[in-house]
Amino acid sequence: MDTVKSKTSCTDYYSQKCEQILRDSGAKVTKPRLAVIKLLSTATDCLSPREILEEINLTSRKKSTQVIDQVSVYRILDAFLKLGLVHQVFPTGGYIACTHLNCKAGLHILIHCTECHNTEEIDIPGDIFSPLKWYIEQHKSFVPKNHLFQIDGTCMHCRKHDEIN
Amino acid sequence: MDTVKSKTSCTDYYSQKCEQILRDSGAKVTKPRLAVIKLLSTATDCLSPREILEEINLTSRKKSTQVIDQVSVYRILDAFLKLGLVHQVFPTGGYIACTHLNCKAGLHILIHCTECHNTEEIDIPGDIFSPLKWYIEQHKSFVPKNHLFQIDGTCMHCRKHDEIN
DNA sequence: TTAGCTGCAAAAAGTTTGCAGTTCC
DNA sequence: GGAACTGCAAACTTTTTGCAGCTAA
Repeated sequence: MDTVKSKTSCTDYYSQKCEQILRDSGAKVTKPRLAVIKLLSTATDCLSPREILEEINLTSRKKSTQVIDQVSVYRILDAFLKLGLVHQVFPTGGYIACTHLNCKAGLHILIHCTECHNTEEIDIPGDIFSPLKWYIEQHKSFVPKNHLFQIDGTCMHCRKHDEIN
Repeated sequence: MDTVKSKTSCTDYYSQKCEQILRDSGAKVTKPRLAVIKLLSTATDCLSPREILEEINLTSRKKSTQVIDQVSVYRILDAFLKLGLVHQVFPTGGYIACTHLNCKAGLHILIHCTECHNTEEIDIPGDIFSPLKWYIEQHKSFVPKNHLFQIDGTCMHCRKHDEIN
């Protein structure tokens, strides 16, 4: 990733990168798609299709602009998924897939507490992944595009809580 | 993992390990639960709740034993999830969570082709993960229990196919 | 201009809830 | 015996499909 200074410009960077990927692939850059990209690039958490719809339409209603349809959200996410723009996770331990902007995922890893379902995204030094990537390319002639590394366990807070009970 | 000789005894090993976790946690070991454990421990792929139901009841009908209910499958998977017995993945790139026996995940990694949705589980030498585990424990005081490492990309077969088009 | 995208309506599939009856410990 | 689990029925939510109209390139 290029060097980015502030949080605001970082968000802009993600949006523009996604827009570029859309254009390069021949897909159209429409208002609903831009709204989804904008939301995902500013979001700190991953979002369910329902949350995406509600967030976008909340903003739209405030600005009196056109709301979007739930069906479009599904279709947009499908398209983004095929382009590798987004990723899906299960932060709640349930059955609903939440979406994550993929270029934000870079060399991140999600740590997910199975007690409180708090999910945190942490940076990992790149050299930890290099051998893994190498291994997969060598042994499987498989070209890695995105990754989803999620570690489930217990966070400090919940361990303390367990000790009391 | 202990040393295991044949494929059959390996499956048995998984089943017994899961059963033990159930007992230790105070949960009851019932027939529907055992059926789910058995299925997951022999399955090569991860399975959706629907697939689990159908597989189990197919076997039950052949043997003229009691079939189980879809609702029970959901409740069993919920319970197993809370105990960390299973994991969930999105092998199809869709919205349906598929379940994976967790003790089988050990030091495996899923490689998932975004073109053909073929998912393969491969072994990775343990020493590639060690630094990662260490890093997380050190920096986050987070105790890893399970992990889900999924790498999306393009398999050799689909790359060849793309070149033709 | 037109291929691709969206919105609307409706159907299909998946998931949850409540409760009575059963099973395991 | 009692707590935990299951099955059944029904409600609820999520996801998909078809089609007509719109829009970015």
